[in-house]
Amino acid sequence: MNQDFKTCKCKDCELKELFFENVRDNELANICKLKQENTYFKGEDIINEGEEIKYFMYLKEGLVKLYRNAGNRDQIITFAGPLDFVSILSVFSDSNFNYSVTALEDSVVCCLDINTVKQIASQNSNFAMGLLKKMSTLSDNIIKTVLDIRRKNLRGRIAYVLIYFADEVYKKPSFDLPVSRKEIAEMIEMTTENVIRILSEFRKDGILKIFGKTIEVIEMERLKRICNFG
Amino acid sequence: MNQDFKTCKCKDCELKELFFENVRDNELANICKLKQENTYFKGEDIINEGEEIKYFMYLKEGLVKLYRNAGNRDQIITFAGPLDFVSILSVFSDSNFNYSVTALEDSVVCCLDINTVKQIASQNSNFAMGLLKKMSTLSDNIIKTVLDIRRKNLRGRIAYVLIYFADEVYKKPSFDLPVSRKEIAEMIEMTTENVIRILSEFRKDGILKIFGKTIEVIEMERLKRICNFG
DNA sequence: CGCGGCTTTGATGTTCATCAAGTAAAGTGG
DNA sequence: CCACTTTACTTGATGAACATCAAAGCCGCG
Repeated sequence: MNQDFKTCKCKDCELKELFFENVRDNELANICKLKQENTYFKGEDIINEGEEIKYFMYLKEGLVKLYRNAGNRDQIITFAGPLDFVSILSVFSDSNFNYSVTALEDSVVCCLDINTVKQIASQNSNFAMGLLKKMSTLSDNIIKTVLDIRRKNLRGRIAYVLIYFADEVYKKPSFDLPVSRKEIAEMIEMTTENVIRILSEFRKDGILKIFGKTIEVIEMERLKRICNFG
Repeated sequence: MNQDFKTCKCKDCELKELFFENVRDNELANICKLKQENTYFKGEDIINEGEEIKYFMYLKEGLVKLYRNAGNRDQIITFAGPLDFVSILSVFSDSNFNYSVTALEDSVVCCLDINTVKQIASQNSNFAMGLLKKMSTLSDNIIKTVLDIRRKNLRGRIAYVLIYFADEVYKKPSFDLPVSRKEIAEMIEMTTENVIRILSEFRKDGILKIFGKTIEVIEMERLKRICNFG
C-alpha cells in the first residue's frame, strides 16, 4: 500500500494542496490505489452524455468543453482547464452524466474511483466542505454566465466570448481560438454565419485582427463597451 | 438548552426527516437556539442582492422568486416552494448574496444561523453530503432549465412556462398565475408585449382559456408539441 | 485528387423588439 | 368611499435584428 502510494506521487500532486489538503495521508493512499491517468488528444471524447458516472475526474492539463445535446444542436455549457473538476456537475445528484466532455486541446485527465471519493467525503467533513465550496462556485459561475449572455445582442455576445478567452483563459490580447466558429455559436446560441459576420465586422472596424483561428484584440476598451452595452 | 429544544419543535419539523436526518439531536438543539421564523406577505422582499449572508434560509410555506438585477431589467433565475432552500446558491461560495428573493405568495421562512450550519457541516459529514446532493440537484436543474429555454422560440418558451406551472407547481391544468406578464417576460427573456400577444394567440387557437391571472390549459398535448418543437 | 467539414459573403424573409395609445385594475391619500 | 395616480394589461403598426437559404472558396485528410 505504501508502495503504491510512493510510486503514484499523489502526495506531491499540485491538486493536493489546492483541494485534498483536508484528506489524510491514508485516505489519499486509498484514492491512489484506484486512480488512473488518461491522455486524450484534441477532438477526442472524454465523457459521453448518458454514461454511468464511475470516476471523479479532474483535468491535469489541457482544455475541454462541457456540452449537451439539445435537439439537432449542441449547447456548450462551459469550458474547463487545468485543475478543474470535469465531472463535478452531476456527480452528487445523478448516477449518469447528463452532459458530454470533449478535449479541445490534448488533455490529461486524472480519474479517481467515485465510490472511494464519496466514502471519504462522508467520513471527512472538511473534504466534503471543500467539495461543496468548489461545486457551488462552479455552478454559480455557469448560471451567471448563461444569464449574462442571454440578455445581450449578438455583437455583445461575441464581444463577451472574445473577452472571456483573452482575459480568463489566455490572459493576453492575442490568442489562438481553441474552438471553431460553429462551437462559438453553440456557446452563445446563435448561428455560425452570424458569428463569422460579426467577427468580420469587428475586423473591419479595427477592433480585431483575424488570421484564421488567431485573434488579436486591438481595441479592448471598445470591445468591453460593446460587451456591456450590447 | 433542552428547554429551548423542546419549545421550538424542530425535532418534529418535516424538514428534519427530509434533510436534517443526519443531524444529531444535540446539534439540532444548537441550530434551534439561534433560529428565527419570519413571515413575509406577497410582494415583500426576503433577500436583497448584495446583502451579507447571515442565515441559512428555507421556505416552510409559500412561493418565492429568485432573481438578479441585470442592467435596467430583472432576470428571474428560478422559483422556490415549500421545503426548498432559498439561500443555498451562494451560501458556500460567497459571503454576500448575488441574487434577490421576493415572496410571490405569503411565505414563511425559517432562518438558521449560517455559522452554526457550517460548523455542523464541517463536523458531521453525512449532513455535508446531504447538502452537497441538494445543492447539486438544484444547480443542475437551474442550468438545464436555462439552456432548455434559451434554444426555444417565443411560442415554445411561453408553452414551457405554462407547462411548468401546470405540471410542476400546481399539478393541475387550471391555476392562478403567481406572476405578472412582466415577470414571465423576465423569466424567459422576452418583452412583456410579446408574452401577452402569444398568450392571446394560444387563447384564440383554443389551447388555453384566460381570465386575468387564471389560466386553464385546454389542449395540453398541443401545448407540449409547441414546447418541444418551438 | 476528391470528399467532407469549416469558413465566408450575399440575398431574402421571418421573428421579434420597439413605439404608441388606450383600457382595465390596483393601490393611495383626502 | 371616491377621486387620483400609478401600475398592469392589451392591441396594432413599424422597423431592426436575426435566421435561413444559397453559393463558393478553403483546408485537411484519406
